[in-house]
Amino acid sequence: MAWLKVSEALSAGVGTEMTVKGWVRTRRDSKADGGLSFIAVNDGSCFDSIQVVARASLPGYADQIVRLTSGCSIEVDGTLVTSQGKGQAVDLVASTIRVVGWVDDPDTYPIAQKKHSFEFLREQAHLRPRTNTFGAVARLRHCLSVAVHRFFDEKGFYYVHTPIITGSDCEGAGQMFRVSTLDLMKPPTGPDGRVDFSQDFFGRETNLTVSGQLNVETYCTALSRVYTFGPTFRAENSNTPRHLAEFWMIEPEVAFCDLAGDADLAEEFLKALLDTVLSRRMDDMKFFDERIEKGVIDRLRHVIEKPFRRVEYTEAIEILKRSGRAFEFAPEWGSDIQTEHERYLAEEHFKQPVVVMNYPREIKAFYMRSNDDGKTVAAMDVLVPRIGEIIGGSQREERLDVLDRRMEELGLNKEDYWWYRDLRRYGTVPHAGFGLGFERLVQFCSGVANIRDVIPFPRAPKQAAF
RNA sequence: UCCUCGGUAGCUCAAUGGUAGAGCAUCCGGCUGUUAACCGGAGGGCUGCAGGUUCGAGUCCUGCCCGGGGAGCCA
Repeated sequence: MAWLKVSEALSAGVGTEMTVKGWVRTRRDSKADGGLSFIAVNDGSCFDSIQVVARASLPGYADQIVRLTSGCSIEVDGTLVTSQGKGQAVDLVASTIRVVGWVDDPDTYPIAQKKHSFEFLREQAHLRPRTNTFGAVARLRHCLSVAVHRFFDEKGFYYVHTPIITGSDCEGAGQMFRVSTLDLMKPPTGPDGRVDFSQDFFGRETNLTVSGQLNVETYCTALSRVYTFGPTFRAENSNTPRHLAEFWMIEPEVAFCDLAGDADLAEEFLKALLDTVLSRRMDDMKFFDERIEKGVIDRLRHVIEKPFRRVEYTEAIEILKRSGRAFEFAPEWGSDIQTEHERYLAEEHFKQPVVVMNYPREIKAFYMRSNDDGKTVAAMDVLVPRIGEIIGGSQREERLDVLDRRMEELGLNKEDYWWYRDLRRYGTVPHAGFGLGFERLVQFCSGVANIRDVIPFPRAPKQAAF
């Protein structure tokens, strides 16, 4: 008898004999027809479970089947029939049920068939994938991951594995996690009394990466179109529903590309991902739409169909000033666009994703390309409803003299960036790229409010269990 | 890190400073081609931790720990 996934079983023809293997979601008993039990079995292959009908005449019915509880693992041999009940099209009428793994004390099984809070399930991260919500999130993550690679592959991008451990502090994007094998209790020190990292594993200070961008730029200036997709670490003490200490980031980098081309790519990319989700994971999307965020499917369709709005930063500030809204932080040219501003632009003013371009240079990173006005840099943020900033990108400064001046202004040590500067010395080329926070994308697609619930094992301040 | 709200049964939550409760879950029984099932019963508590005020603290005060929401930082 063929072993079928539940997703295959549900669409097999009536009369098909099969074996299904999975975990019991619910069991309901009836005394009708001489006694029978209905067992919802889920194997994660799709959102739906299959309803197994177990008659009292089955071997082991009284001492095994009626003792099945949520979480037990079983194998079922049976025949697919048209369901006599209302909730499903087909049933699997069992000829044999083998109990593979019992739940040894059902009273202690945390995933009861009831509503659980996200906060509680976060403390049961090893068992929460057995719930509807986290099963759906897991399949959505997979679907999006595959879509990322497929999109780039079809457009001639190469996937570059940039390092997780970085050999310098020259990334500058906030607090980093140190990587060291030194004895914390008595680290070696130099003559100046400071820790002597030359005796550390790598012979220098090392940290976990905060961005693959600088590294991927090297391959960009050889392979033209590249991207990274890997774990990223920020040691900031951020306590929000949008931040993690460990998250996954997608960073494409394109040679011979300016900011407008960068924004074009970001828009096409986002739309292609959403389109893939709607065409391949409608079962999970329907669940999100019903139970997590009403209207999320329409929201995604809306994003796919309409062109993104593009506004200059300067124009965005004017819009915010003219809005008449009493913002907590008054919008002002030269200041960053606050979260409340982002949400006003994306949710109320434009009611769609908006790309804000050309920010004041003072509030942006050193590697962003200076514009001719002397005041702004070629940076862009893609703002979406609910999430705010989902993509941040820029055209990179490819002119060595301009880059050097900028680094001097910011007090950065040129020696630390010697290989980055080399890219500008040897065949420099205009190029641009962006970073997309993968978990924010999953949030945007699912409507899940807290970023800690769209990654299997969230790492955040005071949170690294599992 | 700042502001704010919270922490009571396995879960979700009640409880004027005066005997700690309900629903769900679990277990037992009943009923039913069931499906958020329904009806009846049972078990289940160091009220986050440590102090303090009081005849008496889940409730008031102080400190700490943890969580939610908002902000900053950002993706």
